[in-house]
Amino acid sequence: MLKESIKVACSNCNLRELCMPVGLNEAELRRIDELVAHRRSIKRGGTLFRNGEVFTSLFAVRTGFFKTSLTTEDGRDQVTGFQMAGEIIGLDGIVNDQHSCDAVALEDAEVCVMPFDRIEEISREVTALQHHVHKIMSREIVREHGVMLLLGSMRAEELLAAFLLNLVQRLHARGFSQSELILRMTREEIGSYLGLKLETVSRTFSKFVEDGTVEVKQRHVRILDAEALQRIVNNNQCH
Amino acid sequence: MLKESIKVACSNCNLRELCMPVGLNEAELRRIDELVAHRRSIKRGGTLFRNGEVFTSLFAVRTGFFKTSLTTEDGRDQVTGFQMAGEIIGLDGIVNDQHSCDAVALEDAEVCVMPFDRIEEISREVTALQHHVHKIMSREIVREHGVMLLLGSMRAEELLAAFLLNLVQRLHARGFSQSELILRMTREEIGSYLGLKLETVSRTFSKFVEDGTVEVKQRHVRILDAEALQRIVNNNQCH
DNA sequence: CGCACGGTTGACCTGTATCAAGCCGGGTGG
DNA sequence: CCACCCGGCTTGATACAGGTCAACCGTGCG
Repeated sequence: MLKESIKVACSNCNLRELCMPVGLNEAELRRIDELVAHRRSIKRGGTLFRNGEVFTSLFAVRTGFFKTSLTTEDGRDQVTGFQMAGEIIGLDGIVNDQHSCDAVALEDAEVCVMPFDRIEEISREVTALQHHVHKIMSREIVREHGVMLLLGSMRAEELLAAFLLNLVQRLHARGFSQSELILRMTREEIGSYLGLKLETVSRTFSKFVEDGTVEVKQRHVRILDAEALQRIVNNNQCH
Repeated sequence: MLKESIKVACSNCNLRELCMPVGLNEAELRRIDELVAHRRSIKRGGTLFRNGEVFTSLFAVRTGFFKTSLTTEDGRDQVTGFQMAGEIIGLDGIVNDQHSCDAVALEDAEVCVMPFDRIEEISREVTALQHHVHKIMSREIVREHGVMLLLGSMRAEELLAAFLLNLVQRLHARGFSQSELILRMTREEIGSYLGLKLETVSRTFSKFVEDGTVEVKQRHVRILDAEALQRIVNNNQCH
């Protein structure tokens, strides 16, 4: 089977500094290499896991782009996050041993599968890993605080500006352009994430284009004036 | 000093089942007792920590009631959560070794101070504690997912109904009434948490009173028809 | 080629913010 | 003990952002 034949080794993975702790010695690196059970490919539109499925592993995105979303019985839907290379998915599953959201690939993707009991086992021995796991979870908590701040206090323009800046900043950290990006998600998914309707997202994009702040052609976005976006986020002129 | 004289022992704390793992043996319990360095009292209105302060410890609420909130440079303010007895505060500080929000006591309170390096140390030895820490962090992540769902997709009535039901459910788990509660926070703080203005919170309370769903006298709230509240949350009649 | 899905744009409506006035209850000082 | 004050709360009038509904467009895939 293909899966088995792939040599999985965090120690020489080019995403190492994104998902792994730094400053490990040789022995610790070898222990870390045991973390990843195998890799898994998910086609565009495919699901990595669904709400309610039993939780066994965390996933590190190697390539591709995911969204996580929550659906209530009554059909309400909320995108809770978008994940790109080097980011960890599945932390929500730990508390009840089952996933509490859906993770869907927005483009063809590959993830490293890291059985959580193995993570716990190795992090008992490798302090740096233990601390790293705690930091990753804490980071997710802080990120969500930030989203709550957005959702609770910002208006459409501010939301979309903050969203674009965040995306481009994360892409930049991965070696992509600071000013150009391709949206992997629909307007509706952006809207769901930001608490807006897709029409409002579309209109707000159009407004930005009018103002000369960005160029938008379909899902291709070029940021012409990042500072203007930053000003929109900070300004809350409406008090 | 009074602090020193208090015998701090998780093993016979009446909140144990709320903040500690269950099923520990004698030796593990003794290790766990080393977790809490001391207790700390905070007067109503006092701060447990502030954004930017160095992070060293997690705090378990023993008595009293806290809010955590985030303030941006431009004066925007968002309450990110309310914490009551048995709940853990400070998880946001792990990632950058400094707190990233403010924690303020809404009534006179007492917390157990748990140095985080000690938590990490002991959880390397006591598997149950390690797992418990992971669960607590995961629970916080899931809770915030839920808040994002609220903020992103609900309207005032739904938000307030969900808020009241959540509060009363948590209070009930602590042995308080299922139908009566005293709000420890102002309308403005509720509004900030829910992404509403205080006037809207007030109006929505009034509407619930008109409908005979709740009784409100100042901060004293009696829930007359919990099912009606539940229906409001589920119904999203507005599509 | 044509269909379907995602996106844009317009007209209109509604929920919530905003601004403003006044009320209530608890604490303080005369 | 009462008068006053102040913070928190309620209520009303009005404005406006964003939701809703609907028509249409463009592009990429079968």
